[in-house]
Amino acid sequence: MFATPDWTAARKALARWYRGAQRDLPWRRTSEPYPIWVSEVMLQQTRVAAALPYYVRFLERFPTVEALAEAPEQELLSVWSGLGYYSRARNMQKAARQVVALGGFPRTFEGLRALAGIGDYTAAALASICFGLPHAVLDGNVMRVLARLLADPGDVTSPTTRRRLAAAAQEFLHRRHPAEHNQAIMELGALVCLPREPDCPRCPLRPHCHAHAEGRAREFPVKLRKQEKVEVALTVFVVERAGKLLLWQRPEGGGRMAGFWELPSADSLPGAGAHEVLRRFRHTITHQVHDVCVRRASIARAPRGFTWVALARLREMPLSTIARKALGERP
DNA sequence: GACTCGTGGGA
DNA sequence: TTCCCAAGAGT
Repeated sequence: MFATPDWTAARKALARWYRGAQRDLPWRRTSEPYPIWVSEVMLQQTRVAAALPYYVRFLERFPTVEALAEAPEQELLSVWSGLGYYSRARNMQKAARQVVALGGFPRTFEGLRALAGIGDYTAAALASICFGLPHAVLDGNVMRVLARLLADPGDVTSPTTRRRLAAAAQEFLHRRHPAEHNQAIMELGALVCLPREPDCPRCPLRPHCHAHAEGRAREFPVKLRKQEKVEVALTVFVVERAGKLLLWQRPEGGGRMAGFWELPSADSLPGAGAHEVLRRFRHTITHQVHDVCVRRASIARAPRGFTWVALARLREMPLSTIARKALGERP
């Protein structure tokens, strides 16, 4: 269907490039499963720059898989607070308990894949980076690099295209150096084969790239799906009394941002006497754009479901980012 | 297969 | 400002 690249020459060029160009990142200074796992989960749909400070703090607070397994959930969530995709944190604790019960990390792809929150990508990443097993990763970077290399016109959000690219990734994999190869192709996607502006002149795979040969690198990968945004107006109240703030906690069982603390909203606290507007801001969660208005308010007594929380304790609680912004904190 | 889940940064 | 997106996984 498409011209097949010279995989042997391409993987050699990629390896040479990676040896000179790779960034010095903390999780690249070890091959221990625990810290690598933490980094892989944090980096899911998250940029390196955003994850870095969280990574350092997380490992200080939970230096071992045992420490994570035993951590109080509120403490775990408060460390993760601000990073997003909070089910990642809850799944990590589930997985940590699975690992402790097993007596250590599984050393096979299938074993890793069976842990909570570990899908095909993370299982392949851990299997290759920690244990040298020949499993190719397929993430957004790899899909972009391969879609361009092959000038694959398929929609990368479709499973059919993903299967085809996964097969290509496995064929491309350097079977004797899977750890370096997997990180190299992702690093290429992150530093050179960029989504909007591919830096083809600096790309070691340029001689092998079908899309570049046709002058169409920026036309790949093809993505069809786009979701519509919905506007949501939200008024939240800052109700303060004697150094305490009125908050409510989302149910811990599940759902979006389970266990997180929120400010009262105009809907949930109808009896409040609303005063001046403290600030306004916009905050997007997935496809919902919240137009948030923050007002000071007062109330006779805390209604059912609300809790007075000492301001000094806020720092150690998982506060939603909307609440943080509403209080004027840096998210 | 389609949807949902967060957030911050860059073009 | 708005849009797209970044080392995905679960339902």
